[in-house]
Amino acid sequence: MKPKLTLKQIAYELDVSVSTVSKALRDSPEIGEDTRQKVKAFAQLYNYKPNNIALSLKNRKTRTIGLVLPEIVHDFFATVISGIEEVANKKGYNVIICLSNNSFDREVMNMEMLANGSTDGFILSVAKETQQKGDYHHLQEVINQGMPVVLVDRVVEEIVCDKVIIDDAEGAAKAVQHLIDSGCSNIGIITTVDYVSVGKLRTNGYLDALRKNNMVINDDLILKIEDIDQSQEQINEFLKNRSVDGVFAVNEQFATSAVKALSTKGLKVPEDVLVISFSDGELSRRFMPSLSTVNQHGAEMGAKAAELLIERLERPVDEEHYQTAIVRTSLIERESSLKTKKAVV
Amino acid sequence: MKPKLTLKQIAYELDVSVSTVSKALRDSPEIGEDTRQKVKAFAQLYNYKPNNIALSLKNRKTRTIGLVLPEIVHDFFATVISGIEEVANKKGYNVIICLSNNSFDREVMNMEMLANGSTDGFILSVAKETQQKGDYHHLQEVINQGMPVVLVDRVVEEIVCDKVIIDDAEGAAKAVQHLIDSGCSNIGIITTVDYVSVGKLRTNGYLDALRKNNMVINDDLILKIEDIDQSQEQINEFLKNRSVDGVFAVNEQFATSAVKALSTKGLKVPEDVLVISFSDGELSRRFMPSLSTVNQHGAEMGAKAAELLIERLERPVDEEHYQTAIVRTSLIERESSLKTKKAVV
DNA sequence: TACTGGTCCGAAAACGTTTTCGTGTTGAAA
DNA sequence: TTTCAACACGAAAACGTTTTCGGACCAGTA
Repeated sequence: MKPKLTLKQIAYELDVSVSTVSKALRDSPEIGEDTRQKVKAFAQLYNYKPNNIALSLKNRKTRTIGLVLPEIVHDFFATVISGIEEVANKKGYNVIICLSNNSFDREVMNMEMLANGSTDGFILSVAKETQQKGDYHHLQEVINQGMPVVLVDRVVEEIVCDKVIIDDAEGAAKAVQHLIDSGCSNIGIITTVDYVSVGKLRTNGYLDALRKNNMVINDDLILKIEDIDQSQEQINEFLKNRSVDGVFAVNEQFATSAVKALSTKGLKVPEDVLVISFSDGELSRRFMPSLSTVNQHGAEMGAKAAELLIERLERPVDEEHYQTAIVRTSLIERESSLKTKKAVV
Repeated sequence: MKPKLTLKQIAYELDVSVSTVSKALRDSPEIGEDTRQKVKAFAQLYNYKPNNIALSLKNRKTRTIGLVLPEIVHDFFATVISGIEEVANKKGYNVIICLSNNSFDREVMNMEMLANGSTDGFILSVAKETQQKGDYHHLQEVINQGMPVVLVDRVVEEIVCDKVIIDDAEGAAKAVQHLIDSGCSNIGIITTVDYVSVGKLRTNGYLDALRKNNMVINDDLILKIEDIDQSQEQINEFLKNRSVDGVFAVNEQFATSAVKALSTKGLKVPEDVLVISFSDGELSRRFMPSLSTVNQHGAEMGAKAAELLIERLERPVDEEHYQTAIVRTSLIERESSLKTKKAVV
């Protein structure tokens, strides 16, 4: 219950001035050898640690990163956090996390809260609702105040700042190409509505792959889902009436729902239909059949974002030159897209 | 790129003193009506927001909660965070998250980092390595400094403070009872080594249920896993040589591995063997068969923890009376434990 | 006129640091 | 003996707030 030790307290105990204590602890040559020893010994003994808040006020730097995410119960964002934490901690930064729950208002609130001195900069993945609204004034505002922002995954073109994305379209194309190479000729896609930037890009990748292979594009094989809570029903309905031999789903949830829907229809994966997913998580790895998927390397993305932000924070004079880092995806082949004897025949 | 507006700046512009500005903004009766209007108008116009750091220094309160977790890529902890965030934000608190990655050293480092003024208190779930070591000096230290701590889920008895736990043993017993009620007579358990507090409790619950039903306890049906990375092999081996009609797994990972092991052995769930899991997450919900499980209500636990902490932070004079909140688990019955016709016969 | 009381505002301290600058003491050189 | 570095330390300002206290001014009263 004892209050924390301060410089003033040390100074009082040792009968020297506060400045002397400060300088002694920081090994200033202004301080004589014996007083330095005395002060350091005392500080060590009572485990003195400078107060972060006071330092922040003095230096106008908090060494804290504000992280605003749409959700967290989602392996992808969880791995992103891990990546950020990893490099932030290594460089002596703390991370304040706020969740927007995909709500525009909460995103704005969180940023305002953190922008008043609590953090030096932001890493953010914009909420779904924000992308829908297309209102990004809160981002521009903190940028105008001189706080660097790094956008991750769900980025927005209108804002100029550092960004970390994956090659969504390319990754999707790779996945679809894999299906094609495995003999699929009738490939459906289960994706999100277009205003979700990554959903749209993945849809584009799907289309690209089909075109590149001179396959017909059938709009009837494209399912765009708005609300994940009703996805299972929609997917059931979608697959019931269509005969596909391959399904590309833009996330794990849709992929598992697809497998389930096919199963109720009496179709097995991968024997009858191949399925490939996007975003590698526990679910893909442990599902039966295990899901082939496009790995987003969330930890790498987080790490890269933290590096970009910290670099910008610590660069002496900022040369307004922003970069967009692209983290390459990789295809992970598992059971759900395994070419079976039947498919080969 | 303009620096943030400060009281001093406003005072200068309006040709009044800093104290006048401060008081005007806080509706002090000391300030005349017209100056108050003037100041408020100016502040509103230029969107003045007080600097959090300065307030923290002045008030010796940061309105931030330090959260230290073993991991985050794990639905349970993710939901805990959601719950904490929810109530913290509602009460005007920020949350700084640090990950220990189940390492003792990182846990200590993180706490030391945050204890130097960055947070008003802690919510923490102790790292596996810490539980193994049994070294809790870092917890006692921050408590001695007057910072309240709330332990969540993985608690430690030696430390007196507020705690939030679930009825691990009871929940496990409920799960096993459910298996028994469904006709299982030969129930295996896949659990963790004993130093993981919750693992031990769940094992106890398993034993309790068996005893209560006058069933023999067969040590050969108890598998204790140390390292999750080798769990699949161990579970395969375990189930290969034993004939069980029910399996209780203390987490989702073990449960899915069990289903897989049984499957390779030619046994189907739930037709041949019933399986029940612990800790409800995306995996349990989406697995095929969907997994019956004991719901830990992570969000509730997080919310309760945040409430306990904030209450203690804001109570004027603290009456050293700590409580342990128990969040009741609930059994969720899904396909993996569905009594089938076969089992009924 | 002299006092009282109220209204409205500013000076200053405080939170815990760091850093600039000034100053007193010493010892040696002149 | 005087002068002057060099040395060792302290005072004070600053970061952005809030709050206590004191004081100026004015109107009203005796």
